[in-house]
Amino acid sequence: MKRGGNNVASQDHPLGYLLRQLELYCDLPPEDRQLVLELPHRLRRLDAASYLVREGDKPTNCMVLASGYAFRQKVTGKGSRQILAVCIPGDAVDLQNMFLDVSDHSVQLLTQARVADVPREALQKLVLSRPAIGTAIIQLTLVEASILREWVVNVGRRDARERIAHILCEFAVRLESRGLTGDQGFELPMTQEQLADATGLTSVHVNRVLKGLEADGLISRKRRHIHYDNWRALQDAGDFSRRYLHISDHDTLAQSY
Amino acid sequence: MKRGGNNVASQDHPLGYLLRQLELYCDLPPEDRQLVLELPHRLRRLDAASYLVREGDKPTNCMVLASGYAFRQKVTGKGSRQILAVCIPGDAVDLQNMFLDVSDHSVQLLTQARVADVPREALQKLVLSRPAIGTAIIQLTLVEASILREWVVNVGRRDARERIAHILCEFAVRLESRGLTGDQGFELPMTQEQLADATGLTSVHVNRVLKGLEADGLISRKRRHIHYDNWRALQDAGDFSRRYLHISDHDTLAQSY
DNA sequence: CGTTTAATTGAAAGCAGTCAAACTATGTGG
DNA sequence: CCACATAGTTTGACTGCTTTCAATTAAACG
Repeated sequence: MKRGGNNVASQDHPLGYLLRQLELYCDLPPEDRQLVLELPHRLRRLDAASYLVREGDKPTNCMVLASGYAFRQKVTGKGSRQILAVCIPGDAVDLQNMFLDVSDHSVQLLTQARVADVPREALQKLVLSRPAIGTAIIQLTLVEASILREWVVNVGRRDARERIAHILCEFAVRLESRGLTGDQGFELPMTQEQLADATGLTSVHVNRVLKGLEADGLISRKRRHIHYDNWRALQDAGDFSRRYLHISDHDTLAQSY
Repeated sequence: MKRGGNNVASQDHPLGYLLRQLELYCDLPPEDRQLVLELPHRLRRLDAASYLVREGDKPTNCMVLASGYAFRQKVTGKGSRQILAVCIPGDAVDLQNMFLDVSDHSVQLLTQARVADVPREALQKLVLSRPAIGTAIIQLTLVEASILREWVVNVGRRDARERIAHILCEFAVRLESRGLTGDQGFELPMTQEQLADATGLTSVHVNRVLKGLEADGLISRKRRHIHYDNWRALQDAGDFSRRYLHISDHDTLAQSY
C-alpha cells in the first residue's frame, strides 16, 4: 500500500508536498499527478511572522507552503487572538479563498518559509475539470473542517491539561503522517503564547500545564522540542483519538509507540 | 440582483431549499437547477432527537433537511457534549460524508423533521461533472468551515455573555437569509442546555446570561421565542460581524434593524 | 392531573486569569 | 568577549468568572 512514485518529487518540487497530501486521501491517475506538478506557480521566500493572507483580502492566488509553518487566526473586538489551525509544510493555505471572494481570517507565518503562489483560476480549473483532483481537494477541505470541529470540542469541553495534551498529540500525528517528526518527538514551532491562543488559554497557564505534563512523565522538553516519554498516556491525557484526522493507519507510524 | 425563478420550488419540492441555498453563493444555469431538483431521493419524516448520522458510520446517503432543525455534536471521553453546528431547513447534513468514508461526528435532530436521502454517488457525480454545482457545493462547504472557525473564536476567546449574544446573532442572520424569521425575532429550537453545549458553558450559566441580556433590554423571550429589542446592541454585545457567514447583503434584511 | 422535562435561583468551590516580577536564552554592537 | 537589549519562559500571589451542587418553580405531556 505504498504511495510510491512521487516521493522524489516531494523533496524537490515546491508542489511535491501538496501532491503527496492530495494522494493521502485518494490515488490520482498519473496524468493528474503531472497536471498538479505543472501548475503555474511563483516561489517566494518569506520571513517569520509575515502575513500570507489578511482577513478581508480578496486573494487571487492559492498559496502552498513548500516549507515552513503558519497559522490561521482571528482577532476579537477586544483584541484577543484565537489561532484556528496550524499549517505544516505541504498545506494549501487558502483553499478557502479559492472559491470564496473575501477571506474571513488571516494567515501568518510561524517560521521562515517558502511559499508557492498558484493562480486561483489555474487550480480552480483543475479541481472542476479533473474528478480525481476535485475529489482530493474536497477531501482536504473536509478534513480541515473535521479538525476544526475537534478544536471546537477541545476549546469548548476540555480542561487546560486535556487541551494541551490533545494539541500535542494532533501535531505529532499530523507531522508524522508527512514524515516530519524525529524520534518520538518533534520541533514545536510555536511559543507558549501562541499555544495559548490556539487552546483558548493564557500563556501563563500553558506554562504551568506543560510543566505539569513534564512532571508527570508524559513529555520532556528542550527548548521548543517536545519528546513524548509516554505516548499512550499523553493520548489519554488529551482524550485524543486520531479518527478525526482521517489518516489511514498505514500512512503513519505513530500508533506503534 | 434577485435570485428569482425557483422560489416556487423552494416551498414544495424537498430539494427546493437545497437549491436555493446553492444559489446563495453562485448562480446555476437552468439545466443544473433541473439536475439538482431531479436528484433521486427518498423522503422520511423523523421524530425529534432521532440520529441522522452517528460518529463512525459509513454513510451511503447525503441527507438534506427539507424541514426541521438538527445539530452536529461530539462527545468527549469524560462524557460531556459539544455541539458543533446547528443545521437549519435546506442544509445538506453530510457533505462531509459525501467524500469521506467514515463520519467523524454525529448529527441529531432538534425537532421533528422531513429528511431527503440522496444517494451519495448521485450527488458526487453531479458535483464532479457540473462545474457550477461543484463550485456551489464547495462554497457551501467552505462557508461551513468559516462558521466553525468563528465558533472556535467564540468558545476560545469570548466570555459567556459574548458567546450567547454571538450565537443568537448568528441564528438571526442565518435564518433571515432563508426567510425563516418572524418580525425581529425567531423561534430558537434549542433548550438552554443545548445552547450551553454549543457555547462551551453550563446550562445554569446560560440561564443567567440570558436573563442578563433580557434585563439589559437587548432581547426579550417568551418560551423559546427570541425577540431582539435592540439588534445593534446585541451585535455589539456578541462582537458579531456577519462577514464570516459570506452572505451577500441583498440576501437578507437583517441589517435593516 | 400527575409526571417528566426544562428553567430558575442561591450558595460555595475551583480552575484559570490577571498582575507583577524574576529568570533564561538569544542576539547585537562596541 | 562582554554589556546590553529583546523575546520568551517561569513563578507567586491574588482575583474572578464559571462551575458545581442542590433545591425550587414552571411548562409540557400523556
